[in-house]
Amino acid sequence: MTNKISIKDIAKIANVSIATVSNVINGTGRVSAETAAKVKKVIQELQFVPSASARSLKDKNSHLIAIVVPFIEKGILQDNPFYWELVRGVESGARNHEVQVILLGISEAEDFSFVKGRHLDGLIVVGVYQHSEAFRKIKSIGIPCVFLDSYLSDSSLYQVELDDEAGGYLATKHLIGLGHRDIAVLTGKMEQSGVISCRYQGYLRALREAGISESPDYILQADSSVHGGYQAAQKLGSLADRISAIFALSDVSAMGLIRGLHDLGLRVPEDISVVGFDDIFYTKYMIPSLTTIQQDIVNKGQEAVKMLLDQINGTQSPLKKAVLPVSLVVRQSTSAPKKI
Amino acid sequence: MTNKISIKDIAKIANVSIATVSNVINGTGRVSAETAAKVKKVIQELQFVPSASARSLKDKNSHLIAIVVPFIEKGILQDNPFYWELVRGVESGARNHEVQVILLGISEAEDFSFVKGRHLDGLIVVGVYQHSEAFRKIKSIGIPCVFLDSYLSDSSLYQVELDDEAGGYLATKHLIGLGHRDIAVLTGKMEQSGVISCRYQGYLRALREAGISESPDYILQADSSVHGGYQAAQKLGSLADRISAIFALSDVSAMGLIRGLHDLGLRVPEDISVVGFDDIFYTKYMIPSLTTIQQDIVNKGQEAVKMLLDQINGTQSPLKKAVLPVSLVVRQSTSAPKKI
DNA sequence: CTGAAAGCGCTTACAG
DNA sequence: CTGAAAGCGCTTACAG
Repeated sequence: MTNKISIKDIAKIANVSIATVSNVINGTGRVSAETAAKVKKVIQELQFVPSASARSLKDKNSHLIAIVVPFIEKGILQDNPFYWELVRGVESGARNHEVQVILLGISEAEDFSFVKGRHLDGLIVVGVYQHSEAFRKIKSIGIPCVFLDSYLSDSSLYQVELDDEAGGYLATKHLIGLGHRDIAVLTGKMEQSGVISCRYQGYLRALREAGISESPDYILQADSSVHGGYQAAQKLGSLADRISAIFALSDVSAMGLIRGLHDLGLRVPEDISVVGFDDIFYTKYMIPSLTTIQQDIVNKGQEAVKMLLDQINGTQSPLKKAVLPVSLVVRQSTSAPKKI
Repeated sequence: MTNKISIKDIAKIANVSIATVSNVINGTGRVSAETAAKVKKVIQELQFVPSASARSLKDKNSHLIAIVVPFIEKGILQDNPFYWELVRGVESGARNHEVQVILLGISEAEDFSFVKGRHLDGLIVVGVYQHSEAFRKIKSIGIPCVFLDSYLSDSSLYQVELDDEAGGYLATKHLIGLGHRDIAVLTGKMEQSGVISCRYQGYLRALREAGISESPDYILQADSSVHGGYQAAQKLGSLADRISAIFALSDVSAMGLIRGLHDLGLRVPEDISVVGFDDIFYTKYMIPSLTTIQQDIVNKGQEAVKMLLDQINGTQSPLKKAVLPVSLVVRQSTSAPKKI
């Protein structure tokens, strides 16, 4: 019913060989303008679209890439809207190059066999860890990859990341500049993620620079999620009296944190200042609006596609690593600490 | 480098024909346990994965579906996290059936040629309108489709939607029950979307039931986005004094609206109550937390995949339309109106 | 139970 | 400039 027509039908109707039809479609070989026009007309009339599977069977490339995103838990992708912005960027980048994007959530058990089976042209991999099983498997597939936010030490890998350290530094310096000295940091699982630990390093650098010594008990650890942020507030306990600011290493956790503080009767920023990280879509409209480190997530996705396609097409530039900039956006969730 | 090995190599090593290898892989035909074991062993050792393109070339099905989402504007998908939740649902539903999901953003200019080219097994289409060009084109492709939130009148189409009317009714009734009588409604573009207009119908029904007559000037129209909601508040003008509650037909617009009201010096819920719709991930943590109409978005995506796969595999049940339930979640953004 | 062969729809040398 | 033919990696009748 759908795609019954093939290159053969076109050839028959246009009175040429299938080779010629193929040449016309691909602009390859030498075809007279006249023949080309004739063939194109027939293609147009029959609304013929070449079979991607037949092509891919010959070419060995599929014009298909996948964006690989880690699962938060059994079979369900993270609910952080950050991923959606990234995916939007990838989609828009790919569509300009006639490449389609498969969305793939993975667990550690993923075997990636379908990547081979489908002859995927390449992979955009979000947030894998150096020592993870997933990373090992992905590398062993041997197809073009771009790693996002992954901080892999192997410099032969293509990577797109953010200047997370600078972001951590800027956020902390902002708080210090306002007069804060007792600044807690709300992190995700540190060991697992280069992103988190780089932001944390930036935090430490700002502290050092200001001559403030770090306190291990100022580290709050929780899931990078709204709920995680909320729980962190609940577990604050007596720490609440000793700190005047919290740097949350992601906006989603800052969002939950602020609500948690609110439920504790603590006002932001009057009692405690909060800085986030990412500048996701809603931060500007929160009450109070969130001071945060801004990154262009959509652009990050687009950049990753570009790098991947350059790699696939062999038009790659020598640089294998793109580090995207961050900036501080000051809003209402931060202010000078109360005088005590 | 990657997938050089084929069924032929397996056949050679296992000392059988390629037909036998194929039969072993697919569990078709009759193969002795012994041969099967031998072949399986070789497949295992060589980590052989059959070529999806070769299969699809024969079968005419690709085990590939697409989720089709409208663009908000030139080449960029909507930033509403609602879509992310939907996509997550679709991904998880598909992965259980060894089907991969392509993400496709479309504009009215989309020609869907790649759907034919790739032999997609089916499409999950989100939010198209009865009279749109996109809908016409999609129908003409002639492949299995499930339409989400589309309110298409053609009853031969498979559709998954929400009981939007009931949601609108519940939300409004809740406000009326609190004592509100002057209830504005914040809508998206009415004519374009069945979803919006059904929610609005529910609003009207609740008003009628309570003997409250509708006022045309209580309709606030804005983009279904955070920014749209914010703008709506800015344009409120003198209306602010005449109403005591606003029913926003989406959470994102409610989120912007509340911020907008805040900037106007209006408190929620003390001065104006606000109800949202969708119950997206953050509503519970907002300050004030948002009273809203809850739907299970992830489940909606899963439901759509299930219906699509049933249709593709011919195991479809007679019902072509699934209407998912809604419920009211009362939180802090609504209260009784002030006595005047 | 097993294999030889045709064919899915393309592309790509290779002749002419 | 154009066409005949091989081959990509599978599946599927059809023999045996």
